Amino acid sequence: MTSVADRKLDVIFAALADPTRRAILIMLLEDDMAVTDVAAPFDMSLAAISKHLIVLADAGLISQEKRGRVKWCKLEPDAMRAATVWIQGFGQFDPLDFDAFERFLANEFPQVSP
Amino acid sequence: MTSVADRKLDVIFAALADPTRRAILIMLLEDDMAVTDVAAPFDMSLAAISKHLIVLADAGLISQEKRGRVKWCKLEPDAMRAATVWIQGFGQFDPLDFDAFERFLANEFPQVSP
DNA sequence: CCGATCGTCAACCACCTGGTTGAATATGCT
DNA sequence: AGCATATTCAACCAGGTGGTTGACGATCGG
Repeated sequence: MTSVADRKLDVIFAALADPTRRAILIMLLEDDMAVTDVAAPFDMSLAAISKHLIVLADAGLISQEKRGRVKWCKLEPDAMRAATVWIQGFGQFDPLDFDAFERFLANEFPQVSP
Repeated sequence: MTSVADRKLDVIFAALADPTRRAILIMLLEDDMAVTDVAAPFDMSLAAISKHLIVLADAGLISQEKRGRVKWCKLEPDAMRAATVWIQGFGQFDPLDFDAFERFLANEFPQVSP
């Protein structure tokens, strides 16, 4: 009884549930990148980053196109839209309320000061 | 050097990456529910649902309050708001508060920030 | 007090995840 | 051709996840 959309959301949310992968997505906001360049800032093997990129591609969050030796990674925002649509189905809050987010962090972790 | 916001998003997205847990959240939109009632529609043991509810509570997506024998589960939309804000930070939907977004990115992944 | 109900705990299982290393493949450069 | 670069593959490992079952403690109703 689990729908196709369900399974798609599974992999999208699972892909987003890792800080390394979220950081990669943020990096790709800037521009398309080769795998090696994606891996550069991380204290982690290239193979590990390669696997993270496959997870992101399987979720549809990025696409990968090989040109010559270099595999270029490109952000694909449509997949994220599916997640947003699901979350907004709750419809109980303003879609982009940064103040609310700040309050959320402050209330949740009052002991942590930057 | 993963930030607090990072780890919070980890558990929120991981909690959302399961169809049973997303279904539970949708059920809780309607009203607060006891654990047994949450479990009723699922073809799964009560213990399994109990564990799912703990995952949701650890993510802050629900709260649980025990009154007598019955443990009541209540939706907590603030945690979901954090996920929404992160996703919409990609700016494909609404105009952004760029100042807040930069602060958010710096907090999200300090070591790759410019 | 007794028996039913609510929910968790503990042990166990199969499978998945995120990481490593070293070898392999494919392409580009000179 | 020969070497360097880009990326993946394969095997492995530790720990996490999602499920089960059975026993257990707590609480309610009669």
